[in-house]
Amino acid sequence: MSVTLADVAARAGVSAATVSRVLNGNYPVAGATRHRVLRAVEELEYVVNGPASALAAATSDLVGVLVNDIADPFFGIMAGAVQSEIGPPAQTGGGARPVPLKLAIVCNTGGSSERELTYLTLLQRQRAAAVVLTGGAVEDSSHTAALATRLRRLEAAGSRVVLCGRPPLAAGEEGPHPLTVTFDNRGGARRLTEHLLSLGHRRLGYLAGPANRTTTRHRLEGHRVAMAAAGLADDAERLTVHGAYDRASGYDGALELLRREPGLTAILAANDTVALGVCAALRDQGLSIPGDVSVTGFDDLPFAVDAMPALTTVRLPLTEAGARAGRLALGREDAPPGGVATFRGDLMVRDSTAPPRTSGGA
Amino acid sequence: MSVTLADVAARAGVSAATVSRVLNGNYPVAGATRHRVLRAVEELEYVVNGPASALAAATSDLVGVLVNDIADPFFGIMAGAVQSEIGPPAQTGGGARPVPLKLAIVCNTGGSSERELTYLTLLQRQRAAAVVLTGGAVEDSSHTAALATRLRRLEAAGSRVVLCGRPPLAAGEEGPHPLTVTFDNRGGARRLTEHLLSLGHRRLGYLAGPANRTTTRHRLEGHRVAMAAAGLADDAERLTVHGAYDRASGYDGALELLRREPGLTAILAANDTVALGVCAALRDQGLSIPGDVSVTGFDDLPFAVDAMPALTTVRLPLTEAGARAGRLALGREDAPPGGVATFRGDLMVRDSTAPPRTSGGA
DNA sequence: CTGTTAGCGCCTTCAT
DNA sequence: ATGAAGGCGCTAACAG
Repeated sequence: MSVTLADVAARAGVSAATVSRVLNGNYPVAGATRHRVLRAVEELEYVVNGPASALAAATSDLVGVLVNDIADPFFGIMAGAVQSEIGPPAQTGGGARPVPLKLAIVCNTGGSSERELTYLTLLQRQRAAAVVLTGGAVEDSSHTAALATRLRRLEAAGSRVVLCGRPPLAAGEEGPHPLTVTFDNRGGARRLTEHLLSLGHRRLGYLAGPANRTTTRHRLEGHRVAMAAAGLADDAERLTVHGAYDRASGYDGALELLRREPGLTAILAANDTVALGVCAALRDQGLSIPGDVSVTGFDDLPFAVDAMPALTTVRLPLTEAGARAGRLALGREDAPPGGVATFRGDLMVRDSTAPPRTSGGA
Repeated sequence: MSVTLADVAARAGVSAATVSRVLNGNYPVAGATRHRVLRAVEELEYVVNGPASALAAATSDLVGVLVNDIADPFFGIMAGAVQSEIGPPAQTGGGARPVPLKLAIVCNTGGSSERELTYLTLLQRQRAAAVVLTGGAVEDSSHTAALATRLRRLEAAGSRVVLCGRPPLAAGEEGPHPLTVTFDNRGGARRLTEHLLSLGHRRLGYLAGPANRTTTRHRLEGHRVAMAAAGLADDAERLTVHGAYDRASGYDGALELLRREPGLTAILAANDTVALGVCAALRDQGLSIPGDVSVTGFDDLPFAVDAMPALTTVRLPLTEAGARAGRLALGREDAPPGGVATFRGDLMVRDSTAPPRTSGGA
């Protein structure tokens, strides 16, 4: 049906083996021969059959990237960064291709642990060269175990596994744990809370993400550490509301927080998107930001600086992390010490936070 | 090295063919036999070798999705929608899998026509079941021709090609043109301009995208049609600045427009992201929105409603379009009449537009 | 309903 | 430097 290696070989008057060698460039071939082969390839418009070569060589040029939701810039940015490291170079690619280009298979798990496992199996079936898991992990012992098993199998099957933006796997019994690129969510949340505290706030509400996620837990822990240090442990407990990582949760959560504590002067949102919802709710309540209530986000997605008002948040180096993960996935960079690279998040103080209004008025 | 079909067959005491039939479920197999096979699969932790079956069956479960930049929500949303149609169902997937799950290979072209061609070849090499090209096309006759050739080859090789968010291919000589899902960019831009005109604006500046893109051209054309109808054709010409589809271009472009026409009362941006840049520039100039200058975006990305102030823009049904493209790619939906489905964009009037300030003051 | 027999298209020793 | 030959793991006719 379509053109094969054999056709090219015939046209060039050489053996299939020679054509293969020319195409893969991993073996000496006479200049003249190579030229004839290349010409035949052109003339026949030959395109290698990926599956066939993957089967024969037992290698693949596919890299899986698991994300919660590719429509969310948080994941889009990381996925894009991974991709930029494994795909064709950004600069006008010259002739030589030092590293064979890999293609990224992006899998939307939608935060479902079930689908995460399904995709992992699907990727193993493709014999993916590597798999990058981004985003926070679901904390559920049975899922954690199932996940660890799948990852072990993937590695056993020859795929490199890299975690990006999620904590390292709990130390299992055996084998090398997957390389990990992670964020210091705890520290970021702590610094954010300390910033608010130092501004004079004492009534702070926290809008956490879904309860069983590592990211959620770490950020919440960071917040509580700072609150406890200020002697506000009880309030931290009372003024925490869980929701999803979306705008609607921010809106609803802010109202709930206000209900619990009308005297609130600051709200820390689980992330920037949630913070946007908080701002909307506050505005709808006729409250000004940061006049009446200060608001903070997390992640520093591109839109954070253009929000109303510009969001005080923690900047996570998503691009660097994704790129790093991509390089680790291809084995193009040495593993960090301990197999874990941690990126810290920088506090970005902008217009959505200010000292609480003094009760006196001015 | 790893477990194969033969191993499973041996363990279950049947032939490899039977195992294959059980796994693919496309052929009658006795209940008892099927059960033994499935058990063997479990015990051996067998996972099909994708490349091998792709080779033997001459089919693949990979679908390519070309995007300019997956970190941009505009593309992220479409890619996610495509993916949701070809991958595992969002609902808790039951046991039976009516349609075999496909995996999405996301390719970032970065707007480079060269990389677009490279990826198309790479996808042909994977024998992708389908390829979805999103985003505006580069308008360059040599590239258009090269692209048409690549697409023809892909289709000849059995891949279904679907264009999503870009105009249908110019009618070539032969063969069926790729199915297309497109947006009415012209109409959207026209309505946006008419909205501003009806508000009383007469000095409008237009910040266009990169010059050689179909999306850019169509939006610009829609704008000019409306301007011409209002007898402002010359101004439309004079007050158009081209830039990239990013925030920085919006910032710089707004300043340039102000330089050309200090009396400007409205700026139409190529898209929402550009509009954010425009707003930032205006604020930095001490101008209020919409008091001094009205601003409009395009696309209605999620952040548009939370911008400062909420952006008047045109809503593009990105999710519907992507989903439709995904279904067309799998042949799960009949082709629209003429092979082209056009989605119109709805005008979303929000707070960033208002009548121009009357010269008198109030 | 199940086993047998050929390949699918390519890579890779082993010779030459 | 090049050719010949076997096999990668699976599917798809054919028989039975």
